[in-house]
Amino acid sequence: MSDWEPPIANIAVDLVVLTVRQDALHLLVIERGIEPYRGALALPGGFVQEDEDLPDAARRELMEETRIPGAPLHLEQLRTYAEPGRDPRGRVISVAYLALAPNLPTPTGDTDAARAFWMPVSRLTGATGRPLAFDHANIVRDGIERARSKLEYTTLATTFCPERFTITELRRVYEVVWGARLDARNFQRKVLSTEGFVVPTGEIRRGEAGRPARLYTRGLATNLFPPIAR
Amino acid sequence: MSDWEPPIANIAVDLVVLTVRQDALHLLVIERGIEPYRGALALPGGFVQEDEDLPDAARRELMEETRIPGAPLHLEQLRTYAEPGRDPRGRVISVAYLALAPNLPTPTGDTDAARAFWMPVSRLTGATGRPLAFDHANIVRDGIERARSKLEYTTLATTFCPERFTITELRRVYEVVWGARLDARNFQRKVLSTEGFVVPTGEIRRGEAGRPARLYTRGLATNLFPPIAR
DNA sequence: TTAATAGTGTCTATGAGACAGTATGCC
DNA sequence: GGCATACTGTCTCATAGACACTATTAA
Repeated sequence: MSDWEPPIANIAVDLVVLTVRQDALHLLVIERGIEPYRGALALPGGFVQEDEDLPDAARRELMEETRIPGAPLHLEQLRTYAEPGRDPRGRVISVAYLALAPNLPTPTGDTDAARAFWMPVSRLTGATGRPLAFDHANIVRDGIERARSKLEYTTLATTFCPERFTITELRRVYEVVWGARLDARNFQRKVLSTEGFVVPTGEIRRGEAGRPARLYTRGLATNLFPPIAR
Repeated sequence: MSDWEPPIANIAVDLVVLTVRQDALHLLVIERGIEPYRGALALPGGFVQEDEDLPDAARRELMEETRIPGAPLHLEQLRTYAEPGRDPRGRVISVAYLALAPNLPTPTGDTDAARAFWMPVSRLTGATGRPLAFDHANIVRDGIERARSKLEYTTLATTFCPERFTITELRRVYEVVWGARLDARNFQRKVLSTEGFVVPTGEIRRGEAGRPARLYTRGLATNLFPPIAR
């Protein structure tokens, strides 16, 4: 390691916040109110403050820009994006975080800098979608891919669910995130035979059409072995 | 994203370079020749230069500090470490990279700043090991864990092997990295039945005791499905 | 001939995937 | 009763894991 030199870059955090609502995978985006990319869609995020740790900065930016009560259930570091030229203002190194949350209310964050809302990812990846600012499209792609693969071998799917959920709701999470159909019977067997994936509450959800469903909570297990095939 | 502010931190890259030699997993370390942590062991790395991309910085530092001819076969971003206080000189954000290499010659890098050499990881993790500078012990732990899990579901083990290798050599890589015995017969069957993992060269290695072994090269496959259980 | 390593074959238990039927609510 | 959804059960095929034998060299 060479001698001490003056800092060359700003440090930012950007968040890929995913949720499942209305049977579709949604991403939390902001509409930028300032230059550069004014009016474009972007990920929530911002510069890290002095003596501020990165997860703290991520949570702070999320609160400031979205005003969503209650932190997301899962927050993990995704990757760092540092290509020179990725920000027209100068060199910015962005540490991206991936957050998974249950179906939260529509954010009310509406500062002068940004307006936040949920956007179906299908309207971002397709050709008809609005482009994202900076290199955020790459970050989103990486975040979604991380989420998809983590559903295979971890119990993270439950973080998309409310406190109490049915097996069918859990399966819908998989189907929506993966964009594929799963056999309800095999899925049921797999989930219930995996120790610590879900815990029965004894409660029953009634009121909807069809046979009432048992309600479960998240179990203590974090890893799935064997994994669930995509 | 808020308004532009002055940079608050330096950007560094640090490398976890792993190899298998003498039937043991080895880490490339440097002995620091300058303060702080002068005389302590540390990971190769250094500050990122203006307009320099991170992978380029990683390769440059590796060359400068180790003078090992030929780049490592695999280089991937590991994680970013940014906790305030991790460097006594001031705030430094370090983007760690994981590199896997075949059994390379002992590095000749011996600048005034650092002296580089291979160290068995068993002498770093145990209680008898020399401590590493900064938070590099955490980085090494994360790097080794990444390597271990990637052997399960990717063909990365071949990057620890020379250009031509035997199935037994490949199995040794798994055994050394995982610290566990594998059944030679089941391993053979698994590797050869996975399309594109290894490609037979038709050559035979003779001269050693026992029946001569067939030589293989890396195949085109990158992922293993189903994975190899640890 | 013996030692040492390379490679092949067989059996079994487990689990994924495909599929049919039963249970229990609301209308 | 009819419909919709929840849940249980069965069969088959693939494969991981355990284990024994044969093949081919050097000393």
